[in-house]
Amino acid sequence: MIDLDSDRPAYRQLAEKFRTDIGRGRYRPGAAIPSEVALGQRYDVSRNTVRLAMGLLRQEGLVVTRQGRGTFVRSAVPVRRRAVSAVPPGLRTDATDREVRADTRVAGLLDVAVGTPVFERRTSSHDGGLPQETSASYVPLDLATAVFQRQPCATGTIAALASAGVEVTEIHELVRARMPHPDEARALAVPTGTPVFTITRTMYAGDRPVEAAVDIVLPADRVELAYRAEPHGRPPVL
Amino acid sequence: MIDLDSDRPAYRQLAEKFRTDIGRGRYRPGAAIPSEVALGQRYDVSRNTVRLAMGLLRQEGLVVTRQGRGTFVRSAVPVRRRAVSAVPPGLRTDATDREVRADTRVAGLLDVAVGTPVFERRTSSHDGGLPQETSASYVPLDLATAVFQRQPCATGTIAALASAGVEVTEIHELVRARMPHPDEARALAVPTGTPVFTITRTMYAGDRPVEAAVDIVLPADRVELAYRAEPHGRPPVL
DNA sequence: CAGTGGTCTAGACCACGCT
DNA sequence: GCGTGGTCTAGACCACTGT
Repeated sequence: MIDLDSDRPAYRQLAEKFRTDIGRGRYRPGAAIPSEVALGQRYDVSRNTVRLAMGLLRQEGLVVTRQGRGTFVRSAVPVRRRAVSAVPPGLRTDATDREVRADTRVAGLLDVAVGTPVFERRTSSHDGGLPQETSASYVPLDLATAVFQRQPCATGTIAALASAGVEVTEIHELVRARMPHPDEARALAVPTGTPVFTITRTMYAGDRPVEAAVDIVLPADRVELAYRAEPHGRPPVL
Repeated sequence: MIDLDSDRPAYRQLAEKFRTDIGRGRYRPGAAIPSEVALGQRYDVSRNTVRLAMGLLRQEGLVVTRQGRGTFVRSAVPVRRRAVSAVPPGLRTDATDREVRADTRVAGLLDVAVGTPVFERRTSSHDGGLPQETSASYVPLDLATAVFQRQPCATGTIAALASAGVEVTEIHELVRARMPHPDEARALAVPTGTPVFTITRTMYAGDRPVEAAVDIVLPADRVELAYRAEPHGRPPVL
């Protein structure tokens, strides 16, 4: 089954075999894949070669490995859709607030000088077991007391600002995706081979930026981002 | 420098060292990292252990390896921002059109029966050298001739529909991120450790879906997605 | 040609999870 | 205890890139 003299390396052939087997439902989500030793014997390759193959599949997010247990086809995880300015239902959020000085990025977004005191709120949200989102948001000092009495979600911020007489008129979101840093992978409990979204959100009241949320980080295997636009609306700033 | 008796594996210690070195600018983007053999001698570990470390950094998107040349800190790539309903400037696009029968996903999006004939346009866009986007979009047959005379980008579709008397009133985009399949990685020229965005875009004329674009795939190291919303606008369908 | 990363072997011991 | 994946070694040959 595996041709060591082929142009294609043995470990890629093996990975390809399992890729198609998984794709065709030969191995169901959650199912165990034979052990590395067993596969090495079955296909007459060394265990390290099997490990290279499994490493590929892990990178692609197809399988997860658990020490002492085995290798398993990745199970589907419930996906939560997230929309700008919509309340994420059923999330519990922890927040820590403090006063900091704006770094270049925050200063740029809030349109203040670098070093200006601003309020920072760091949050992490989880849905029962699984973490869903971490973020750091910043608001100018004069709006801080109003905003931070409320729960830290987008609509919470909007409502809080409204009750302080500030009407949010526009929200910009800038979406990126990348592989998580090791500590993010731990904090968000994302398996190997899972990217994260990072979002930078800026809320405006007229021309004034009133909240900048940077480093909103979401696990891409559990979140979809839903956006809606009108074709003749003002496009976001490019 | 590397403690083989530590709780943390040698290859992770080595990866951590280069992670911080790169982060601190000790190695500039594009700079070469010492060869695997050299690192093995320098830190008194086997070459395989060095390779494990480099494999981690590659997964995280920090370095790229080039056979016969060496290992290099990943260079920054120019980032293009993409906005819904905005023209991507400077892109060249190849398209192939054909008539197909709607599969379940397309049928669901276009609100027609499975098997209904629809027009398909597959496109791939590139910016000079680098590929930027692949997609497959579908329109009902009666709108096909109008749409497909135009260039295959979002505004092109909108303009084409407008000239056929169909006014697009709403656009939904659903954004996901994941690791690319091997063939996508090749087609989009994404290095190991780079995720891709996938977008499902649906255009509506009133309540009628008039275009469904599935499998819009973009390399996440070269694209940012910019969205704009109004806090009291109708939220996207969740 | 020499030097690089890519592939592969055949072992070894460890940490973990289950029974 | 036993089987699993996790780590690590010390070699080998290959494919590719440069001079």
